Amino acid sequence: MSHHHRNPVHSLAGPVEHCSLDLRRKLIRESPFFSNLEPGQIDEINSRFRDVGFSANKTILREGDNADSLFIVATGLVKLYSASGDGGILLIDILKPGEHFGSVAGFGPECYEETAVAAMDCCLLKISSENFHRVLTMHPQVAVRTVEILSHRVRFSHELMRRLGSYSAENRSAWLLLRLGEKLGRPWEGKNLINAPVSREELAAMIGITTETASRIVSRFQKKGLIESGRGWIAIKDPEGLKKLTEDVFD
Amino acid sequence: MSHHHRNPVHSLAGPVEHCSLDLRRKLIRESPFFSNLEPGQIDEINSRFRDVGFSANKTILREGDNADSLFIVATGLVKLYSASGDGGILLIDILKPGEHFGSVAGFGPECYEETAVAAMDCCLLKISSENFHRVLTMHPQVAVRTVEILSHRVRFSHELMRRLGSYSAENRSAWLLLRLGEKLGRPWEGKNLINAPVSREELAAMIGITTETASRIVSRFQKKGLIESGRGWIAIKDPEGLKKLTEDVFD
DNA sequence: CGCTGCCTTGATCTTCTTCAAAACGTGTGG
DNA sequence: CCACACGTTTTGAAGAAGATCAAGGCAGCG
Repeated sequence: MSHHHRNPVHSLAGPVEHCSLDLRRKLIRESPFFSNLEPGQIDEINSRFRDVGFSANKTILREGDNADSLFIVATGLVKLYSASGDGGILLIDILKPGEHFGSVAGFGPECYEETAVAAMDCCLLKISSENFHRVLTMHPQVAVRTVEILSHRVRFSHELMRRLGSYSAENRSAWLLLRLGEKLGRPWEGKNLINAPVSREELAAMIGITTETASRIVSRFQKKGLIESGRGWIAIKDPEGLKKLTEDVFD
Repeated sequence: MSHHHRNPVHSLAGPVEHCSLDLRRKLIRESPFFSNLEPGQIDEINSRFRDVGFSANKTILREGDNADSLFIVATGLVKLYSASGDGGILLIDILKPGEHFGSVAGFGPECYEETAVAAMDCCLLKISSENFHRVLTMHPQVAVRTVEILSHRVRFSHELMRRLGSYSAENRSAWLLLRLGEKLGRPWEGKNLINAPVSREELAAMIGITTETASRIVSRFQKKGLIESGRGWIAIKDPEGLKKLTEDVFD
């Protein structure tokens, strides 16, 4: 209302093009897939990756493309969509450094079933399915970690599915904002800024509502003092208040 | 309308209590987790499983319980729910022999995040998390297969999420019936019978609608000659017709 | 300054839920 | 074998939540 902020979202991206060898090694070492490995193993795995850069809004892979690679986000953010041609679009997730997308298992002729778009300039680590398969076979620890990672993703999917199926738009919105805040949040003027470019439309696409409804709900939350927001950004002021909204099924 | 059928759903369950050693070996050999292993390996893995029986409608594990085991369905059917206390319930899936539930990865103090209920008398193979972890480490092939299985489950979840978020009740219903038909179907009088006890209420809980809406939609489908159904059962007469409904977003 | 693309807001309309009650099927015990 | 009682299914009418349609406002940018 009173004084408006400029968009406070910072770019997390490094330079698009270069992932120095040291940076790559550090990324791989810290990636959830490869934690607790010997330096030698890290090097061996590192040699199987290539790094690739994408500038903001470029499509990295498209649903239906031949699925032959696994990607790990190194710097920047990637938006993962489930589209399916016929109109229904869902923004599944916004991936941050360390998270993966693409084909984790695929042998034989499979297709990507999601579309990935660079939400800002990013650097990605790319490994072919065959090479990843070799890594899994050679390093049982990595396989076990991969199983864990996927297992968490399944659990998260179930949670979202339940919300999509059973809860009100307001409830889902509050839940989504909290989740984005936890995942992408950065302290900012005493609030928790969701440090990613998120339009009302994208917000809507993450929880199956329309842009207009998303806008109305964001306005309402802002009026209640739960959040603060502008064009393309949202910061969370009162997480407790939001949490209460995610629990009230009845209202 | 004219002539009503008795419920034609057959029980798939063997005797609740006994999974003979031979049966167990066969089940493990044919389970997607352990395909293409040597007989010796099968025996080694088999020795790590226990078999347990549950009679119809018994709760096998509850959300929030200590997650220490992985289960594979041997005979019968298991319903997997995501409930979460506060009212929103989603029936995630109906599992048939060969499918798994429970904790696939869990080390440390984790909890089940789903509830599993025996949909009919069933026999399950149970393995502790530690033992499964050992199996994964000792048999890289199993780890790779596990990664694939989970990866497919993630994909399926994304599909359901998109439908829950974007499509009409009718569209989702048609999609669900086709899916259940493919998964649990058995030829019957020239139709494809969904060979599982599925009430209108459960149908509704799988796609986030109310019992009443599910009932209305089932009636409509029946009137259109797409399906045939009675209390607790549904058979698909015209899959092509249903498929068309899952594609029309606009109508 | 004015353009373009997000965001907001309002009015209307559709879909689905909710509440209520009746009809039906199925298993039970007489 | 019949009658009854229970849980499921069906159907109706009213209501609410959200989608849709249509303008208008505001921010950022050339």
